[in-house]
Amino acid sequence: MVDRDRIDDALCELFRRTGYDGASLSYIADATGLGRSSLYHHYPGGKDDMVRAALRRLGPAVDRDLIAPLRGPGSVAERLRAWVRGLARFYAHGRKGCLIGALALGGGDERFAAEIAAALRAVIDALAATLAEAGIRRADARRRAEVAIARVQGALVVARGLGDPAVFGRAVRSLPADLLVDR
Amino acid sequence: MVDRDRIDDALCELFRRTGYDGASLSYIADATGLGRSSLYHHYPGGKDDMVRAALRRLGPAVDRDLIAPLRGPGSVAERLRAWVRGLARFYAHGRKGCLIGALALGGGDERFAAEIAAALRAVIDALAATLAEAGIRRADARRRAEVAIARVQGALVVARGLGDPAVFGRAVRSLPADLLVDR
DNA sequence: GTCTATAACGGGATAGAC
DNA sequence: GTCTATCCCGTTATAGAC
Repeated sequence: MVDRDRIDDALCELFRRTGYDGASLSYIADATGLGRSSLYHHYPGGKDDMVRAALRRLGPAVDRDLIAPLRGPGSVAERLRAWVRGLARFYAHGRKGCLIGALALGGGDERFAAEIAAALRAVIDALAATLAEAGIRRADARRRAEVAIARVQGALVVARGLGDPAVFGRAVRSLPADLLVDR
Repeated sequence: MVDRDRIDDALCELFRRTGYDGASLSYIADATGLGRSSLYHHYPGGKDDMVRAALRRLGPAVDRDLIAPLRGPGSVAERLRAWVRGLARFYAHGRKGCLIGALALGGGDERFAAEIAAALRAVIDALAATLAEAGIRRADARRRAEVAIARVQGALVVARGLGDPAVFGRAVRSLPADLLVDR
């Protein structure tokens, strides 16, 4: 009996690294240790199902690392610092990519558009709500949150592009202060 | 006689939208209006050559929109504002993607790693040099520039992911002020 | 330079035995 | 649940006539 979670973990790793188009069934078979038939036994819908399984599998980690810290106890500033630690954990300090980002840029078709938008909105909304608690007006909080998420996504792009994961840490470390700065 | 520049333009459009893996030769043939044989006549190295042609073709636009404004006359603040206008032009206000970003995230292989890193470094360096002119210490200027480019790249990711190009404008508008803020 | 045709390969997906 | 074998298709790439 196979361990679905471990397979889904492998799928996450792979898709985060290669995106949708970059992950051929050969790579998937290698990464999971499963043969083609086994893959289609577990994921009857094919690659599409595998991506959706990866998205589902990441859900709890997203909640734990990217959402929950924003709601935790403590001051807003403390929560933002905890959130940055969650980011570092989720993205392995810039060494792991973002599945949402990879799917958003990869391939022109709209297969996962709804999931992508929902995931982005979830974290933007959570961050905006936290900023609103600090007395920032709703519209401004939303805008700041949007820009912060862009910064995170872009940090991953630049880190990958330069082959230097440290870019990620430098880009997110000052997020708490930047998000709360007076204007 | 064909107009290479127009073909290269079409390649830029396509690769910026779909990345490397997402652009099949069928799409490329459609986008350029050329048949397979003609494509291989003009780009003997195949898709690889086409991407390199697209990168080359974007060079002047990069210089004009993303580099030159930083060196132009005027105060640093004025130049940064001109740079943001260049960004809006180059990325069509968030409606066009970034070829560098698409190549950085798309596919696991390292085919264009050198070109990607060089392109990112060029714009980061130019921006850092401008910030240094404003009296910001070299290391800090470099860090700010890196984060700013991440913000631009991420804005494109989020804009695409949310299906809302306006994200881009909101993310880059405040860059001049944010880059020069005292710390 | 472009056309038609096709080779050569890898992709996703399935069948059926075990 | 997994294996071997295979199918079918789209893909990249080439050949050769025009």
